[in-house]
Amino acid sequence: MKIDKGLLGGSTLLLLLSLLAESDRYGYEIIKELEHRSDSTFQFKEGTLYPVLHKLENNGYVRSYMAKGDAGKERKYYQITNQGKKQLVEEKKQWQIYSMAVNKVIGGDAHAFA
Amino acid sequence: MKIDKGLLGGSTLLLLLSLLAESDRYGYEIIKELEHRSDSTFQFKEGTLYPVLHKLENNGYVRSYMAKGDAGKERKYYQITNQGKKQLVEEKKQWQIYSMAVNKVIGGDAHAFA
DNA sequence: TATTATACCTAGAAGATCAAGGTATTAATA
DNA sequence: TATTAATACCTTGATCTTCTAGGTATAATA
Repeated sequence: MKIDKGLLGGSTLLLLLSLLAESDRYGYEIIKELEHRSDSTFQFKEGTLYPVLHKLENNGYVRSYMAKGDAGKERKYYQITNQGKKQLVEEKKQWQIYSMAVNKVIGGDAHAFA
Repeated sequence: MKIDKGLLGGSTLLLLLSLLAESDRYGYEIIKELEHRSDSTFQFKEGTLYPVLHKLENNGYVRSYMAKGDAGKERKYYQITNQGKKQLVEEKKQWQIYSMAVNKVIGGDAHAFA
C-alpha cells in the first residue's frame, strides 16, 4: 500500500495526535476519551496504547511530563511537539486519501471530504 | 477495538469481497483493479493477496475454479459465496461505523454516509 | 533470443495489537 | 474498617497481518 499501515497501525497515530493537538493528555485519559467520542467504536487496550505512546515519544512527536491532577494522583501527561503537528497534517491527508479510495472501490461513492 | 482488525486486516476483506461481488476475478486481476480504481492508493503485494485469498476460501467466503482466459493462460478465478455476501454487508457496516468514528475524533465532522 | 508482463505460489521477518499479567493509589461500598 | 472497584502506569509473550524476497512457468514484445 501507499498508505503506511506500518509505523503505528491504521489510524492509531492519527487518532492520538489529533487528541494531543487539542490538549495535553495522559494515557488512561486518552483511552477513555477515544471510547467516549467514538461511541465505543474505539476501545484501545492499555497493552496497545502505552507502547505506542512511548514510541511516539522516541520519534519526537510528543514529549511527556509528570503532574498531579485534581485527585492528587501522579499522571504522565503527553504534549504534542512541532514535529508531531507536522506529522498530524500528513496523517490527516493520508486518511482522506485512504478513506476516499475505499469508498471508491466499494462503490459507496466519493462523499468527498470538503 | 470493536471493529475487528483481526480476521484479515483493516479493510482488506471489504475491498476483496466488494470486487468479487461484482464479478469473478483472479488474483493478479484483483491487484491491478484495486490499484487502478484507487489511483494507486492500494498496491497490494502478491505475498499479501494470495494468502488472504486462500484464507477467504478456507473460511467459505469464496470458492475458486481454474479457467483459461482469452490468452490461453490458466487462471484461478474466485467467486463469492452466499456466506461471503453476508460478510460483505457486515464489513460495509463496520467500515461506515469506523470511518465515521475516525472523522468524529479528528474533528473532520461526520460527512455522513447517506 | 532476451526481456518484460502475466500469473501463481511460499517462507521468513517485521510490525501492530491483544491477552494477561504486575504494581500502586484513590474512591466507593459493604 | 475491610474490601472492592476504578484509576493509572507498565511489560512480556502470543497472534495476526503484511511485506520482502524469493521461486516457477507461460505469453507477449523488442
